Amino acid sequence: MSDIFRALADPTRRKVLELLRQRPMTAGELAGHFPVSRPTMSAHFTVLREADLIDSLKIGTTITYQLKLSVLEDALLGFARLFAAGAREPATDAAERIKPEQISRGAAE
Amino acid sequence: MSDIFRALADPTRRKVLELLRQRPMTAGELAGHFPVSRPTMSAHFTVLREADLIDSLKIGTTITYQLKLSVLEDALLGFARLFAAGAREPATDAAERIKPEQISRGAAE
DNA sequence: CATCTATTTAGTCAATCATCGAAATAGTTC
DNA sequence: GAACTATTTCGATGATTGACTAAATAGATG
Repeated sequence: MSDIFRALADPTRRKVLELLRQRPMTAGELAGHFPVSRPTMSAHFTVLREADLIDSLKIGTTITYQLKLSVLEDALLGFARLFAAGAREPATDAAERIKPEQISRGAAE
Repeated sequence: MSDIFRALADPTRRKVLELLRQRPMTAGELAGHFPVSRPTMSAHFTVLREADLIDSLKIGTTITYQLKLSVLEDALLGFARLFAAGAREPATDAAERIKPEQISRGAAE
């Protein structure tokens, strides 16, 4: 779980996943979309692979990466559901809810 | 977006959010649930606050933290939707899909 | 087989992170 | 106002991260 969120914390890696959403792509093709070196991209692929978010297929000297969409969805939706289920409605439980005017350190400061 | 995923990448911080899902709690009360020092917990609260995932209310010397559920939901579901929408069904598009037996480096290795 | 291409590994560096103990801040209480 | 409580800020430390260049691996092609 930590691995997945850590993988998603980097904009380059999120963009890689977005690119792979459309179709599998080779390491070189993916790297062409970013202004960083190949070794750096390779490290990003490793992080994504260790989070089980992508699969790889080696054909000759070329490696094709593929998004594991179900892993991503299961993780995100599963975690989101953990919070949606059993949570009170935002409008109710006014007594326990902190009112915006009372916030001393938050978006206001 | 990166801030939110980075905040979620730490198990302690995820657990804090889970605790706050039930009701607002003070810094000390939250800290009591974890085997780390108060300064460390304070740092975690700062990360969560910077990700806009919690609000804080200071009453006297006590600070109460509250989950910003809508921020969390909007981020997670919004990102998940980005991948669900427009994605092809896993069962179709067999030609572009890498078959499990072909995987050279992934879950198999 | 020498060379070219695709990608990774190795080694390094600066920046960030999680953690701690000590000290500071701020409110409460006697 | 001295002492106590709640929490943060400060300063230090070891681990991890994202980046790079250089070198290694491995397959393809002349």
